[in-house]
Amino acid sequence: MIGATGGTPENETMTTLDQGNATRSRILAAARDLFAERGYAAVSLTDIAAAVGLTKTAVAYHFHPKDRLAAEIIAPAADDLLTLLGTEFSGHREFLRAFTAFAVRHRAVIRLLTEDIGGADNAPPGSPGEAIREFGRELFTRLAGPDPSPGTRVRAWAALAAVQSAVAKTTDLPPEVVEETLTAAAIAVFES
Amino acid sequence: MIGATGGTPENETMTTLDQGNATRSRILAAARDLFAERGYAAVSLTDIAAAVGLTKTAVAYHFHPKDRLAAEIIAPAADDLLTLLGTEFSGHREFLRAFTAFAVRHRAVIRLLTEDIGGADNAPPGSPGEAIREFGRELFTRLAGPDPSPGTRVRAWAALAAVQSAVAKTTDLPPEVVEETLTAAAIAVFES
DNA sequence: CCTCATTTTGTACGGCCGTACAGGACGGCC
DNA sequence: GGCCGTCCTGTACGGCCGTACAAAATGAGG
Repeated sequence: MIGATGGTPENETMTTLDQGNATRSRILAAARDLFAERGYAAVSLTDIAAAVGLTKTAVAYHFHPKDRLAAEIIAPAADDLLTLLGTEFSGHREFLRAFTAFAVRHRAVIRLLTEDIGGADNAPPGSPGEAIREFGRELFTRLAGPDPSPGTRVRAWAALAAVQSAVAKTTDLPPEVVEETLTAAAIAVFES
Repeated sequence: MIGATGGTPENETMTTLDQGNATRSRILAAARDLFAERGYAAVSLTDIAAAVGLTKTAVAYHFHPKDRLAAEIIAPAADDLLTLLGTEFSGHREFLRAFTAFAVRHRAVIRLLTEDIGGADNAPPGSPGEAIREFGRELFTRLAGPDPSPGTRVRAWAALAAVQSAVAKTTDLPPEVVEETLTAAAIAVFES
């Protein structure tokens, strides 16, 4: 291309093993945005590469299997979600409060977690990512309980979808406003 | 394959121009289910063909461009949605009532309409399908109005997503129950 | 019976995907 | 200065997609 430069030009004190690579972060950020916008499967390495001004092989160099990209983007949110699922709550209000807080905190990647993905398996066994499958279903069971009535089923799906989708569509608003509004909305749905 | 048979074996009185072809309907039904489950782009002609016991070329014969499949599946729902968007309502309650009724009526294909698709353009000009783009955005504007406040934005997205998603996840429940429950839920969200 | 339209198959093509591999540019370090 | 690791490029491969085309199977109607 034009200005192909090797090494680590940005930071003079970067050691050899430095993982804080700048382009790595840029790739991650671009990929995160593209995934959130179009979904995981609809974004190719070429798309990501074009967004950061590289070739697709350069992107592949940093994230050897493509799954790594998704895994690395999702990791912190997935950890958070796992702890959420492992916590006991006194009632559905507390659960919805916690879920909304989680959703707002990770609103940039929540779509990947709950829908989408569905094809990024084989994460390095041991790291989080193995259990990332049908997270939506688990959240539903957690909220609706076992053997829910038809009405409860509908309301549970509605509450979860409301939070999840609204959070993704309002990333430009301050998190506090979204969290407060959505917590009330989710509770209102489930108790309607 | 095994029992490859030509002609129209099912109905003895089918004329040559009969469009009520049985395999055509089977393909449509299978495609509708697969699309609803995995999304439009994630389903290949081979998948659909396997679901009905044919080869992909046989499917391609009936729906020359692949877009035709999506277009034909979506058409009635799209018409309904267009009339909904063209109707005046006395308030947000009436609008949400109408939207919920619409969503329940077409719950098998609603996912394709509001999300997904995004790539099936070039429908034969004149037929519905040209304007099928960003339908979700239009619904939002209709509910939230122009220049909505942050809170209204959040609640509008939440209400729409609640209806849309809950409807898709409860296709096994009787429509009346879903519609009644969801109408109340959607109004509760927007007024919370 | 023979012909014809319809349906299905098999094969083949170009395009894009993710990946593998070899080579080149650059800076750090001895 | 020479080596080495890191970063990026170019090229190439196999795989799956949607599509095009020729040919075979089948039933309807003269």
